[in-house]
Amino acid sequence: MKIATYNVNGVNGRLPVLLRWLEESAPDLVCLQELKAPEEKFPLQAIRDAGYHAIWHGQKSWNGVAILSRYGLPAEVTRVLPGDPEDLHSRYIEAEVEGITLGCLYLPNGNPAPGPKFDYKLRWFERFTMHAAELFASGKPVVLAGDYNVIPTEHDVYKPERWVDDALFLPETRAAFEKLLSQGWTDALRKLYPNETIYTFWDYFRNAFGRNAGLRIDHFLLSPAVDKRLKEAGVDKFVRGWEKSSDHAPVWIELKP
DNA sequence: ATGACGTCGTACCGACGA
Repeated sequence: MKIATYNVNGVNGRLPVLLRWLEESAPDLVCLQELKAPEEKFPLQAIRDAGYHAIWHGQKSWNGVAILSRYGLPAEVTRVLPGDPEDLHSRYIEAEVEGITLGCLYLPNGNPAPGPKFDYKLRWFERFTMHAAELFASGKPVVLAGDYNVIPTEHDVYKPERWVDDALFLPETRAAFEKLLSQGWTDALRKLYPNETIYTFWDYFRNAFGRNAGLRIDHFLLSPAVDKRLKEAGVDKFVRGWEKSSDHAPVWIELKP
């Protein structure tokens, strides 16, 4: 089973790229982030024609998350992150598929920091960590995939010194990620490639992709039951080189049956 | 310190992203 996550940066503007990638990479399950489309503008027909069922939580202009599945309609568990009824951002959706609980997240960027946006990021992170603890305690197979907007270590950024004041790399952000991992989750890409340079995002500016000036901010966290099945993982970096690409590249894992 | 670039909305610039 191949599971992928892809921050598409606009699901409608990105539709040709998304469909081409689905065809070429052929994931079984997909988490999408940054749909940037209201609920009713999700391109369901095109996704269905590509062979996927879908659930999604849209929002006008910003955010928006979706889960695609080749197996049938994902059984939705929740489309909000618990813990704050006032939070109206579409940043989390969770479903049960093929015996796996799949959480698709788009963690807040948090810039500029310090400031209210950074405060929101840390609050959201705390809520997510609480929810993750419950999922972990269930003992079920769980995959938490998406755009975490966290550069976990200095090995996950092309030039760490340029990012020390950035919300993606500040000590509080990294500590929050560490705290989450300490529940027992496996960072799938890092586990398989402990010493590789792995990036999942390259800025549109300054020829960042050409210079490989990237960040690793899209992550797969696996509960032990899924970790045991981890066979392979990677980044579809070639997609970032396509015309009209997102600034993120798709990331995927492959699980043994 | 800023802006480079790209997306979306009601839009011919501003907000936001990372």
